[in-house]
Amino acid sequence: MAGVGKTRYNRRMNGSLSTIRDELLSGLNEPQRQAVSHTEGPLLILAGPGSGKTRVVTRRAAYLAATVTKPWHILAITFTNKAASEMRERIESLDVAEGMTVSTFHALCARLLRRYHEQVNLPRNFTIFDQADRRKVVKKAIEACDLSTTNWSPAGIEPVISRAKNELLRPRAFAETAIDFHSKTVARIYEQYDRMMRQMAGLDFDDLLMHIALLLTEDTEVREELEDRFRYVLIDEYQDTNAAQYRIARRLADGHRNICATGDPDQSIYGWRGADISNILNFEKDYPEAKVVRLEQNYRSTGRILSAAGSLIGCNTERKDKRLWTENEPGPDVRVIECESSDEEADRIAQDIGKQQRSGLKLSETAVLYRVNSLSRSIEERFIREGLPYQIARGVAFYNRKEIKDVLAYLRVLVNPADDVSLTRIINTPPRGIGQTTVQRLVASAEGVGQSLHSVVTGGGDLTALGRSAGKVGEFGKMLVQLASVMEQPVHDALEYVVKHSGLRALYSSMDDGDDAPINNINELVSAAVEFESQNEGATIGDWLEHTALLGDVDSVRDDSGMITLMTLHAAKGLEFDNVYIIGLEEGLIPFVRGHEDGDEEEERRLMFVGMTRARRGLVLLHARYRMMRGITERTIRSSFLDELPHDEVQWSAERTVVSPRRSRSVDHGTLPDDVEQWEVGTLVEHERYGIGRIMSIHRGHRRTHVEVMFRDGSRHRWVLEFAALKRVAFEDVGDL
DNA sequence: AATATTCCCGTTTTT
DNA sequence: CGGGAATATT
Repeated sequence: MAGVGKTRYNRRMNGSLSTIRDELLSGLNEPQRQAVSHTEGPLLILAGPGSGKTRVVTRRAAYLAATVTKPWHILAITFTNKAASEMRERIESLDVAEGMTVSTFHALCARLLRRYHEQVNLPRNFTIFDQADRRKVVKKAIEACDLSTTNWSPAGIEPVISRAKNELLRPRAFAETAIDFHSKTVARIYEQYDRMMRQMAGLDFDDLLMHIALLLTEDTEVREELEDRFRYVLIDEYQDTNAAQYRIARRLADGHRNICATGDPDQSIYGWRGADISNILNFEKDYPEAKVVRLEQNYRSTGRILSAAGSLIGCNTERKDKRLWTENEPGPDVRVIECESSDEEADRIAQDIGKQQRSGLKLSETAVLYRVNSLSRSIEERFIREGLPYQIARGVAFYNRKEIKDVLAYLRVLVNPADDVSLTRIINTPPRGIGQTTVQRLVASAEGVGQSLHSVVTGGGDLTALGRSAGKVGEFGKMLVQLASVMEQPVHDALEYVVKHSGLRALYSSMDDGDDAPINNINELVSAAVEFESQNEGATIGDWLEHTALLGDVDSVRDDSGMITLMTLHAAKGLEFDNVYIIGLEEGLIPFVRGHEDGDEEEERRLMFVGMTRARRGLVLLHARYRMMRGITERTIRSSFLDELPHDEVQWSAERTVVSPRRSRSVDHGTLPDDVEQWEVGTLVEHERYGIGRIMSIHRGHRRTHVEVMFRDGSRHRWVLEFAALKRVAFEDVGDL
């Protein structure tokens, strides 16, 4: 929560009100001005990319605070923490509205649930379970229902439960909607999952939203309290709200109707996770008295970038027509580059950056965007080789590392002893001789008495049934009790103490000292805690855990880093760069399709639109003729989206460049047998270990050939042919089969 | 109980 | 291809 500091507000109030007003309205175009000066009643700001939305929103917040209300009555909700802190900074720099609440939906809900935990029947010290934790609990729930986790895969059930929660269906309500066998079974699992999560005082991301949405619906007292606290509500990126978020927004504004939604239907890219574009399309139906402002002048991009992006998005059929325009210069052509492979793609980008660097390109103003994270690999390799500094938007990945999760699991158990998932994780980490049979017995005994594992381990109860492990479990319990003594200390001290006395420091210090050695990451974690404390005075361990749980990938990108930024198209929403490279413009990738059913092509087009409009001056789109996906190199088809660009404003380059000379590829080639063309399904081969076998399938890629061989003993093996120790044998050499 | 090995799976985007 | 889980080994 943003601290309510001593306001510069008062000082500013000395200036006359009309002066402040004039200042806040200065330098704005007409629609922007209208949006800023609209105070009472619903307001919809339809803001195209680069149309100065953030500027309008921050000015308007300041305007509200200066004219009709106090900053603490203003609530602004964003999608990422990064957007929230940027907005907070920009508002505060206007010197008028310090003390506003600026938060993400999830962080806001978490905070409210701490306050209203009793109303939703939760302990105050609940902890937030990330997707991995949730996966584990879902799996346990499936097992507890006596179902096989192969027939009912956790990965398959999880999204169903998630969707139910987004639709605000508690287990019972969901069960009522279940009519067929499959959904009835899922309902049972959901119910079981819910029971287990409650027992562990755990909330998943969807719970945060669902509980607040339902609380606001069902508890009039709470709703009125919040309506009075938050008299002006602003929801950013409204086109990406899901049903739960929509409900929250509506309920918060029920009384006063001072709701301002900003967004752009053309940038709705989260349909797959339940976002409902009709929330923004129906805003005027929900609030018939709403004022609607359209921001269509673009201040960000060159004319050519804008017309290319506009031409693309114009191909969407389900769309409110909207025309973006700019007074900016046309700028250089948008470029499309055809490459041979992902390596060449990376090569071209590196070359291009190198060339432009000489004419003053700033690395921190350069981004490489892609549809799926796995595409970053070849770019990274290339940048490392070239010594080009880069950062990847992957904040979450850090917190997913084993050693980090281990440390956090200790803290989580201290904050919330009921958290069996975390306790199971740490009970034998570092190894202390408590194996899985012992853990199973502990679980059974905990279930027997309806207690948490923690209370069984620390309760001083009878552990003799565990045999020789009893002592070790007892010691572990004592250690937990001892660690709990640090709870009141500053977060980083507590953290250091826990790392040391849990034995994790010793465990990880002994490991190899590479660049990302576990111990370095742990140290980095401590630094992160120090930084968090410096920004949030008096923060508790619980606060910090909440913060880490709600971090997103984008939150890790720094603006002033002097590094190229690599990230997914999704993560790039809301950001801008001088130069943008988008890679992998190939059918199946952009637009993305998985399996056989078609994806949502219009949403894919919007995603591409978002990516293109991130660029201010330079936009380069690349595709490779061959690309390796999950181990197999395949011929690609270039994206149909490229055909939707205006031909005369795009520079097409199909020239083949020689891959740069110092990169000899012969090393990775392996030794290809001369007659490899003659190897085919049915060819007999010999392997020194498995003997004689027959090729069952062969897959010829661009520079790798994959074979699957079945041997006489019935075993089947797959190899990359170039690296496999296979010899071709003639039929007559084999003898009798 | 700890470690080494194989196998098998899924293949998007994220708060 | 790559990670995690099941399985084999010591």
